[in-house]
Amino acid sequence: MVKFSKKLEYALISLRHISNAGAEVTRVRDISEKYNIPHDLLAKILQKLKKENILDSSQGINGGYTLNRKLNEIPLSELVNIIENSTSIVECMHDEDNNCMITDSCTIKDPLSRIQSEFENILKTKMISDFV
Amino acid sequence: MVKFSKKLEYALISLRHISNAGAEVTRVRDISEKYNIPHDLLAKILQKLKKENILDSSQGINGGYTLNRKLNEIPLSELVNIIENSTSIVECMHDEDNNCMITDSCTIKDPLSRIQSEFENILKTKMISDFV
DNA sequence: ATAAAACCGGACTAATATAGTCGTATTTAA
DNA sequence: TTAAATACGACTATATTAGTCCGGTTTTAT
Repeated sequence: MVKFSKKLEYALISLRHISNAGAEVTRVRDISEKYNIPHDLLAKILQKLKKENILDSSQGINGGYTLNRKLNEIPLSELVNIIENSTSIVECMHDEDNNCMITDSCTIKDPLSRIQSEFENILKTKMISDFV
Repeated sequence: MVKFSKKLEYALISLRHISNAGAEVTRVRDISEKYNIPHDLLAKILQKLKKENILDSSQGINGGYTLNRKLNEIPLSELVNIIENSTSIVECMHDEDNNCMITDSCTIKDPLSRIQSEFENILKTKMISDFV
């Protein structure tokens, strides 16, 4: 019904860890070993966060990640959008020709979508710093 | 992230249909055929709603369902609880011995759970009649 | 040069959750 | 007594999520 994915958890854990490390770079392996998170999966998550400029990275033998933005300036909604596949809260009921099955007026989808909006607004008001 | 199941959609569609039928009993087949919903699946949903006293039923050849409660007195949260499997928004990170992996204090789970509560509060304020 | 790190993409498998099916029992009007 | 309905549990199928594996390239301190 409403559930965050493991990936989002991993992202939050990582952001906290990297934030606590301050100027010191954090390797994927550091986080992966400490919290028992699969290395390859985590690596992809951090690469995404880098690409979206939430993290900074340096390559090479002493490379790793540092924070690029303040956690109290990143709304949870942003992280969710980066990490999770967005799907609409409810699909319309279609027949074979893609026509809505509820002939008169669809009074179901709109109100449910409005719930989705309300939920997304909650996520916008929460900053990552509230969680880590 | 936040998504209603098909079952919930089917339940809302059915409640609307049955509500519109008034005192006349509605068979599973009526709804199943009209909206192209799998009969057996729908049957189980309506059985659950019967068990929870949202619907009334009569068996036998002229049997079917009628409404047992007013739709404006049933919060969406109640329907969700009946239909969907409740799962916590986020599981704790455990090691093999079921100890929390985040040693100091878990600052992640609680705030995420609070989001869940806020969401559930939204669902409590919406009545089924708002959707059908 | 080498080793260890990020970086990249895609294909694959495994696990879990959701959706849907099947068989059979019970009820009841005609 | 039959046909059509609800009732119910076990099962299969599909979709989504989680995680793995491969086969690299690029970067950089030592």
